[in-house]
Amino acid sequence: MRRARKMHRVLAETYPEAGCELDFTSPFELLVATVLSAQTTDRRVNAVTPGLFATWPDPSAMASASRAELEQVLRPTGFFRAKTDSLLGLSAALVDRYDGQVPARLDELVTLPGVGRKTANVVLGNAFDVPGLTVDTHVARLVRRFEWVPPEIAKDPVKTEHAIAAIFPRRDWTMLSHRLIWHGRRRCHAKKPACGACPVARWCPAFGTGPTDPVEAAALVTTQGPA
DNA sequence: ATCCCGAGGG
DNA sequence: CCCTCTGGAT
Repeated sequence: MRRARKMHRVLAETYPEAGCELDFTSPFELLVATVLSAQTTDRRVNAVTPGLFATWPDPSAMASASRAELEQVLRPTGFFRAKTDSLLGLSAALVDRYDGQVPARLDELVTLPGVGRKTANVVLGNAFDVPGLTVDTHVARLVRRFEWVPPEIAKDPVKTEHAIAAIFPRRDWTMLSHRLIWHGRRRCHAKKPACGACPVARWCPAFGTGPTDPVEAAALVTTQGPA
C-alpha cells in the first residue's frame, strides 16, 4: 500500500528521535521493564528499574526474591501483585528452561509468564535486532484511523500485525512501531486527536471526522494563524 | 474523569 | 467477548 508507506516516511521525518524509552542494559532488563510498562508511563518504570536491578540483577537472583520485597519495589508501577507474579514466574522459567538466557524467538518468549505478543515483539526489536511489529493500543488505533487494514482485520491485533507486516519491509517493522506509538502519544490521541497539528492529516481518512483537541488547535492558531 | 507502549482468566 | 488487576499524573 503506497499511501501507508508514504505516511510512514513522513512520520519518520517528523519523529527522527523515535525509539524505545525504557532504560535497559540487557535483554533481561528490557524484558522486565516491558512487563512493568503495562498501563504505566515509561518514566515511572525507569524510576524503579535501577533499584530493582541493583537488588536482583539476573533471572536467578530475581527468581529467589522475596515476594513482599518485590511487591514493595514494584508498587509504584501499578498492578504490582500481578507484576510480581510475572517477574517471579518468568525469572524461574528463564532459569530452568533457558539456562538463565532470554530467548530471541517470539514463540518461546510468549510462553513466559506475563509475556504476551506485544512484550515479546518489543524485546525482539529492541534487545535482539530481530524485526518486531508491536501492535499495542496506539498502533491499533492509528491503523484503524489510517485505514491501513480492512475493519474486519483491525478488530484482531494478531491479524493486524500480519496485515501490516505484509505492507512494510521487515527492516522497517521495529521503527515503524516506534513512530506510530510516538505519533499516537503526541498527536493522534484516543480522545481528542490534534488533527490540526498532524503531519499526515492529508492522507488520513479520519481527518476532520472527530473532535479536535482544543488545546492543540489553540496552539496552532497562535503560531500559524487561524485556518 | 481519563490516560498510561497489557496479560490472563472466566 | 468481558472483566480484573493497580497507582500516579493531568
